[in-house]
Amino acid sequence: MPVDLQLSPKTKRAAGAPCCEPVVYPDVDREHALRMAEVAKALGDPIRLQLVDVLRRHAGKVCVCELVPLFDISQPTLSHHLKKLRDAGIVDSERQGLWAYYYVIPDALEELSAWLT
Amino acid sequence: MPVDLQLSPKTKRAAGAPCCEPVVYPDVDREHALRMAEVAKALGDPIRLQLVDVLRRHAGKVCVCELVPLFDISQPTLSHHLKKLRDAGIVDSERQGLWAYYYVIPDALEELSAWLT
DNA sequence: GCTGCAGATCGACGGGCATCAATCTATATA
DNA sequence: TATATAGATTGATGCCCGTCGATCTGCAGC
Repeated sequence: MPVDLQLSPKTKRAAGAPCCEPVVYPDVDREHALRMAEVAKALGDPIRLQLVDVLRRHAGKVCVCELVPLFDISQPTLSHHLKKLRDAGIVDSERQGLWAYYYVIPDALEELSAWLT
Repeated sequence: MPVDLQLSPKTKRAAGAPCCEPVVYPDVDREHALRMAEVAKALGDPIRLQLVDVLRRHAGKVCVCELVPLFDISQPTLSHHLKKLRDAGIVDSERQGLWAYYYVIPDALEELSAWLT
């Protein structure tokens, strides 16, 4: 780094330096940050992350009745997690008679994935 | 998908089918899910996400005094967010006299990034 | 030693989250 | 029409989160 970190605070401030490094700025604007943080937040629960994992690796749409026995939580709680994922725009569902089929929306994770890479 | 979704519930159950599809299971075990969810949760706030963005694109270590003016939050709140990121194992810090320099831990985001891809 | 500064910690407040049992809604079977 | 079932919704509970002002902790300069 160009600026000598050994200089004392007073000396650097007297020299016109803001404090330490030249200038730093965020590349991701607030809107993108909000959107990606929303997705990350939805994935910030181990059960929801595993849910997305199951749905992603399963090509088609998966019935809720198959998801319930996979996790050690009640059916209302699972329904709550699925709603969280739906609200975040990660998954969507389809009714088929009594059953509900969930699937991951294509490219829903792409923005976050691209930023992380 | 192999199973006909048009079959009635009773018919399918009578045929021995659990309900809809063969069998579905999670590929990510609970431990990996816990770890990745912890990272995702830490990124689940727009300010923290932008913080990581700044630190990541800045090769060296960035002084806190440069981060404060970038966001419209108080200094204690910023310090709180940095602690959250540190607790999640995403960033680390280094003291240099009065200043604290933060940086992203190499490969801290790799597991989540790889899973998302 | 005293003063000033950068950054971390504390305490409080308002709001959101994960979870459950109980209930409701809509569909299928009889 | 009446009954049974899958899944969503509701209400309650206990906990965590983001935010702030105030305070504390070290380091630097005098």
